[in-house]
Amino acid sequence: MANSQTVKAPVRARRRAADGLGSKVTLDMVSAAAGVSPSTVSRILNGTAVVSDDKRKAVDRAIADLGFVPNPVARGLAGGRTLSIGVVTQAIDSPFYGGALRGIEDRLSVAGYSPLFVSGQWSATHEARCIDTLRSRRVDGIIVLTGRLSDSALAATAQELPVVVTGRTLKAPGLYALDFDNFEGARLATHHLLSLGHRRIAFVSGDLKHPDGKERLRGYRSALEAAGLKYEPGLVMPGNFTEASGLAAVERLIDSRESFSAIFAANDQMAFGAGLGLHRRRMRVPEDVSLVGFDDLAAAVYAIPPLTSVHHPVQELGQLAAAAMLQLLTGETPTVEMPVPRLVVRESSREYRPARRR
Amino acid sequence: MANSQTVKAPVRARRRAADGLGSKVTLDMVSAAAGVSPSTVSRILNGTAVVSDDKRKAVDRAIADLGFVPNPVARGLAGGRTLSIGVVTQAIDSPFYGGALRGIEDRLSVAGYSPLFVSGQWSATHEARCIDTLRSRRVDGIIVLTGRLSDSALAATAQELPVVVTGRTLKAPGLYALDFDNFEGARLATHHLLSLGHRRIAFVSGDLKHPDGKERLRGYRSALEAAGLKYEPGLVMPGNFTEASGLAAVERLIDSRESFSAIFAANDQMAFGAGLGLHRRRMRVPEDVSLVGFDDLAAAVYAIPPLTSVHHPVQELGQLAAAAMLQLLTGETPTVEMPVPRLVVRESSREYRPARRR
DNA sequence: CTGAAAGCGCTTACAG
DNA sequence: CTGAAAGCGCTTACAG
Repeated sequence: MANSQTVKAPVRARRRAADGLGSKVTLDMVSAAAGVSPSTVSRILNGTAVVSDDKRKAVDRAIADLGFVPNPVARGLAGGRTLSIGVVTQAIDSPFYGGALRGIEDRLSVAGYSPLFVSGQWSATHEARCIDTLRSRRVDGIIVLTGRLSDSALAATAQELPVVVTGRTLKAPGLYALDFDNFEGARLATHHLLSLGHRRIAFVSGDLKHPDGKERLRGYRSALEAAGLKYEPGLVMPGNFTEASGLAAVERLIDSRESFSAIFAANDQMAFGAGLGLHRRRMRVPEDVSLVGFDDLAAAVYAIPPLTSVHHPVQELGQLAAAAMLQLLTGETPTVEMPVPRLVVRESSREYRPARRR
Repeated sequence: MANSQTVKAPVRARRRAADGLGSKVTLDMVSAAAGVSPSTVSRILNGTAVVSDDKRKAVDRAIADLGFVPNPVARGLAGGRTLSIGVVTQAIDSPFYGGALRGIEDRLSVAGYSPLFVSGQWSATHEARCIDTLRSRRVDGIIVLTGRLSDSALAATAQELPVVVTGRTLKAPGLYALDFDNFEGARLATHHLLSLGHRRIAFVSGDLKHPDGKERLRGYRSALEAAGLKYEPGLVMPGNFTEASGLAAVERLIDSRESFSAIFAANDQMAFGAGLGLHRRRMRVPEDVSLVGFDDLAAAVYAIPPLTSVHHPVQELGQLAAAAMLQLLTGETPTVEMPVPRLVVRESSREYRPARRR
């Protein structure tokens, strides 16, 4: 584990900036310039005690004059906080999580915190290692975006430092869970197709071991039942949230000769794959088949045709997760909550018309 | 600038892990257990001096027994290195840069380094601030992905710490530039269309203030000239690398009543927008118009129809940039180089056939 | 090859 | 309200 790097002696001969641009100005220099003790400077910096007005002014001036910026590394060592928050995501290049990372970065940076992103690669083992890395870097808290880690593992790390987790419901001390109503989203999407007159609606499911996958399937079933239709397993094709699985699912569906006039895919990536599958089999969207996705990725707007999808506010999710973390850090109980799902209707879904082809 | 956060007293009462799982084991404890001085442990950890075999063994055992993992924060303060590398990207949620971030993370992590990502938001001012943040966090080096920063600004920071920059050619001490042959890529794409018999090839350009944008235009022109065709400004529509600009460009193109049988877009995102534009105007790809993109994003494979594109190995770019940084850090002169461009032919381009429609 | 000591730049009880 | 002092966990000249 503790692999000693093979990196040779670092280049340290580098010229030390002679400019006054910060970096090398220390708190001691500030305290000297202001004629107060380092403790006082520190207290002003951290708002950690009341300080007389004249000293405060002197310090503020000295800080401005010298262009002092506190060294987070030293702060981390001395104070136990690093002003950095670990973020474990599945893949940093995921079109879905990307937006969340963006939201986290935005919210955190205004509070003076920096995110430290690590990729869990969809594996619990990997995620556990990520958490070790983050802890060794002494992050002040950890945000886990829909991890594979068990609830108990999460609760355990929440005993050490604040944890915010998205994509699941879970209560534990020091931990805040932020969940999106996947059930309702899927219900909305299915209901939309039903209200357009579709009766045979295929469902390309996500990974059913994944809570999002399960909930979205449940939403689909619920809408069907509410409309008095029975659930037909033959119309449900399992996928794993990737484009490739969406494509494969549609091919299996068509090969099964099951009749259908609409497809609801449990996420946009699978919907894109499904769209290609239909295109390859010469079925037009929406003329022959209506198609609805879930997540409303940026790419949905430019799909051909533009994809009807359940809007999942990922960027906002990121911001809220960061906000919750900030609250946890100050000892407050987070109050943030996810917005409710809404459907964005575009051009991939339309009224049911009896097929002109089988 | 140095905004004192309004964060109140942090929760520090948190239970300190009583488990043996590392985190709280210090180098001193290791040295005590192994019966050597802390200096010796440090030297073994850093390979910074030759140590007798028996001491080394004792220390290795103690490290393993105690599950010691060095605290990077302390290392950062004491040694001046933090084992973290700053990465300034434009947008962490960009489909293009995402892959590069992934590559950087992969390569860095095997060397024990962590990336610290910050988003430059396509603005030089913002990027400058990012660099300040990174330096205040004492990163050991900075990787800049195609920034807006001037060459001289980059060269200046390279005097302070190692810099690797992608997407431009530039020589300066302490700096390594890694560039992709955008000219050749664009030439390849255009040549592909020419070899299919297309003669009137429209070009949706990227931002022409951006080096990539300029080079890709140059490649397009060069291929045209090599084929004995003259460059027609009326066939060139400016875009800015976004889907929306690709869509708008195609609409302007069609409205201009200029005839064309193929479109080459300077990146995939614009090609996607262009594809939608054609679809809206009832022009089919590739039956009526051939379409070629640049970058070969993951999404190109699932576009409708799958998009012919110049492959830009972004993930590899990230890995190479990280590798170069690692070399710089050890005082070596980086030797890595980008692979040459190659075209991936899919279904959006085909032989020219005289139009059946205007 | 190996220690003792000083120091990296802050923060935080502890005493006023 | 404010200092002096110790300490966070390491690294690195400085002397053997």
